[in-house]
Amino acid sequence: MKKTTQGRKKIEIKKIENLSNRQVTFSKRRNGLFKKASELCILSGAEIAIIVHSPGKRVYTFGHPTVDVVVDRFLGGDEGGGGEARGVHAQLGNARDFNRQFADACKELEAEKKRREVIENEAKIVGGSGVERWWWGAAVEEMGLDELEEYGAAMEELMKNVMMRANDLMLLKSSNCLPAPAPEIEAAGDESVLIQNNCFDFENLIDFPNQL
Amino acid sequence: MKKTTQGRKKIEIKKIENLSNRQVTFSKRRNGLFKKASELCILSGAEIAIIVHSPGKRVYTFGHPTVDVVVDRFLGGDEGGGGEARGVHAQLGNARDFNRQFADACKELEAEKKRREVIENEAKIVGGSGVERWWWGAAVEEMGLDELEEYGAAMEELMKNVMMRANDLMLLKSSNCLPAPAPEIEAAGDESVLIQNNCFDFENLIDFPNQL
DNA sequence: TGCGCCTATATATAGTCGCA
DNA sequence: TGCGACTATATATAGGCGCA
Repeated sequence: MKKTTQGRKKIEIKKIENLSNRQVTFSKRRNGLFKKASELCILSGAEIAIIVHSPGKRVYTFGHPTVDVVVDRFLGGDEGGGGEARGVHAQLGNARDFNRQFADACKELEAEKKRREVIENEAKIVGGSGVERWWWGAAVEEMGLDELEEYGAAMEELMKNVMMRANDLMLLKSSNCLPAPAPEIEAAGDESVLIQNNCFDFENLIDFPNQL
Repeated sequence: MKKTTQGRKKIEIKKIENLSNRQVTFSKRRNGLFKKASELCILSGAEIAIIVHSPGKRVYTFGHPTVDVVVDRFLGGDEGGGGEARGVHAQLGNARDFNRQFADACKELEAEKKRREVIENEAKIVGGSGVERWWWGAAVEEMGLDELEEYGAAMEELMKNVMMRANDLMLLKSSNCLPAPAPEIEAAGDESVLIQNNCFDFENLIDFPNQL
């Protein structure tokens, strides 16, 4: 044989139609991903948990120190993790988003201060018509649950728009990678990595949800 | 300038002692990992959930379709206490804990909020040049990344306030644990979550170079 | 067939530098 | 200071091939 191998070739980040290739790629990349996660884990000392549901029904998990520990912590339970959850670590089901914000609070704070100053300086005058309170930091403190609910709902809507817009820009920026769906995965600790499942169910693999 | 950069250098897969480097590496690799995960996800159509607790206090999560979905499935439906581990309501149900964390870590934010209140009193209405266009009706679609960034930051700020207010109210009534549905603070809905995931940190996402 | 090995690229990224 | 950009490598991996 000669040089039949032309080496790695570029592929589009789109769902691989060929089942066989898809399986191989999945396997290879999964391993690669786990390895990287493992490295990240070791290098930074982060705690990571990964749960992968193959298109079939196989479940692959990785965790450092343990999937359960990380997940529990994420869910708000701090057991097993050891150490006071005091603070940002404890997670509530959907707290991930808030948590992120929470974590970014410091930075946000600065930004906020800036904004406030700006407002203080340049927004001395009142528009007059309908605006009676700052849209942000509006009189939230004076609202009742009802008002808050309404407020929150509207905010949710707006946030959604903002996110979508951001996503669009994001895609524009890197139309090459990160097509749309979720980026994710991380593997876990080196020796700590727990491979609970190493078998791939090729039978079921066939019916991939064509969500991508 | 010459070749000051000798390019990538090999590093040992050991915990990086230097805090700064560690953070940078963490960030970089995290992104890389997410990208790879994204690709794997797209290529194979697998469902993945990742939870990362950084050495610091942050929590990064990724999920396709959603972290909750994958985790729940992993847990065999539900867990984390009483099942509903996701959703705002459940979260508010644990308002006490959440509030504790929040209040604890957001002292500064509290202070800021206070200051803002003061300003609020001084100038009830915001006039100014570009302020009103910031409220929800804002033309998000027409914003650039810069504007979006500001907007997003403000949004988060507001959300925090709402959250805190909600928690406070919940606590006040906690004696009876009123089922009062708090504001749908969950700014990032399911799809939104996806988007967030794709975009990583909002701030990071948003402040892109002016290449766009 | 599924897997592991091999090779020639496609990517990821460790250091550095410059900017907000 | 932290972040994003840049560059020169270190890695990851798409195909191929051979073995079980």
